Amino acid sequence: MTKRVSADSKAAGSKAKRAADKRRPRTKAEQRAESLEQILDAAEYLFSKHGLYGVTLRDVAERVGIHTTLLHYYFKDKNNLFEAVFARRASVTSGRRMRALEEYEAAAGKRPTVEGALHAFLDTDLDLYYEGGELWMNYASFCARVSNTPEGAKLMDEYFDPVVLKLVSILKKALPDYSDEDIFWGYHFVTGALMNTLARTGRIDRLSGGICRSDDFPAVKKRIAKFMAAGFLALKA
Amino acid sequence: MTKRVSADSKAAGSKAKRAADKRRPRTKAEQRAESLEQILDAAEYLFSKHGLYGVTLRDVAERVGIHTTLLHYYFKDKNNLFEAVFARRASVTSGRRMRALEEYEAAAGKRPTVEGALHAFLDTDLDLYYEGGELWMNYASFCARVSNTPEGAKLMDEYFDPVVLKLVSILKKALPDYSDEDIFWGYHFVTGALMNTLARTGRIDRLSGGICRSDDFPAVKKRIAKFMAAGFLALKA
DNA sequence: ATTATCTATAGATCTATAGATAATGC
DNA sequence: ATTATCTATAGATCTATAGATAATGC
Repeated sequence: MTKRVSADSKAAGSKAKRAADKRRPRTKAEQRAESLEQILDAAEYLFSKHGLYGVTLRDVAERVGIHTTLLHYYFKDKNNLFEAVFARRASVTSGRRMRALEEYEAAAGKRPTVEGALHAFLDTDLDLYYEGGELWMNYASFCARVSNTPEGAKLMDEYFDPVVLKLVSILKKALPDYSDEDIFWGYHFVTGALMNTLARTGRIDRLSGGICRSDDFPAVKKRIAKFMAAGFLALKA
Repeated sequence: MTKRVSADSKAAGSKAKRAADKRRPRTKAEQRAESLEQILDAAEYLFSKHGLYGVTLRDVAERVGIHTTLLHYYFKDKNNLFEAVFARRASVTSGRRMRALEEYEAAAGKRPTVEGALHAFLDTDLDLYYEGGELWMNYASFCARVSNTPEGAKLMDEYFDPVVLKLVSILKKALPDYSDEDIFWGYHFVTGALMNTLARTGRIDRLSGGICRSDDFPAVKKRIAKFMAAGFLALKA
């Protein structure tokens, strides 16, 4: 009886949409792809709000308008579904950031700046979520939530280490007299600020009396790289 | 069958300790206080690792070495226990930081600095956890985990708004020509970095190849206020 | 007498599997 | 013929309550 209050609505609308879809014939490949996507979208949303253990397979199934057993058919079990949600968009964000960093590195030559590297790393990501619409925003929250759990952090290792280490390597070039320790702690602060943004808990909205909005990623983008770059530079001073 | 693998051990040791305790007679008040504390400690640890839904009352009871029903006797239900865990230490950290901020404000007079305010706010907290030992460190992780969930953020509002708004008011004095928006976003970055520290997921350890350690709060304390203060100052430049 | 702790158990879910049915594919 | 979806159900937990027992308190 501690469980959350029923599944977040939308199930009804989704069911209707599904019925409509059924009228036009689809190939099996289409059907499969659609189901996979709908399941992942629903799971992504629910996991982002309530975490792995706060969501039941029934919640997901209801939201999509299908039977629980179909989740097993497509994803074997709950953990597998969870990881599939994580993996689906991870390579997209990872790849985009990696490319942005490489391009910046090439353009900057021997003198990259901290702020330049951070712009490539952070802005690229913020844009992706913000311009990607609701679903990408859900993924952002999902990642933030995953990132500050012990098991979740290992998923981050697995999928995001290469991009982060790329960023670190450019930061080292920009700050040749810095210790690795300073660089890594600086990154730790950066990622904390980023994750707090992606989480969109609504806290900053209430705290600021509405002056700031959790989902105003452009406002964050305008400030975060500059802010963090100055932080890095201050570590040596 | 998705549930985590049994309760994290320690139950055995705890049970033994409890049996030993029983030999020396205790007053009812002592007994009650001890049970309450043991339950809160166990719940705090487990919630910090797995979140509200990732912990069962049975997990908690087993860890303490008592029967599940006793949890209901003392705490009514699971949500109540969760909030009790949050509340127990919240006023301590909140009060300490409030006092530190007020002292700093008084000492600084008309010219407070961003770095001074942040030292009062951040260092006080980091010290409390680090010097408080394992239990306080568990609470730190617990808070970090709570903070980036939608429901959890509301607990943060309830217990921590006054301290945060105090900090904000000093920051405004230190940065009289800044917009509220800049100040609040700056705070948003600061708290993100702090929460990422409190979470102690081990990610920075693995990422840095052991150069940084998640539980090295002194290393964070040495850097975070200076880093963040420079960030604030850069927002206007 | 009052409070702390345990026993027994109701009732509700939850995950996962086996096997049936309905739709597409050659 | 193959793949997508549903029906039926097993087996395991989980939360919460009612009521019994054991320990302290006056």
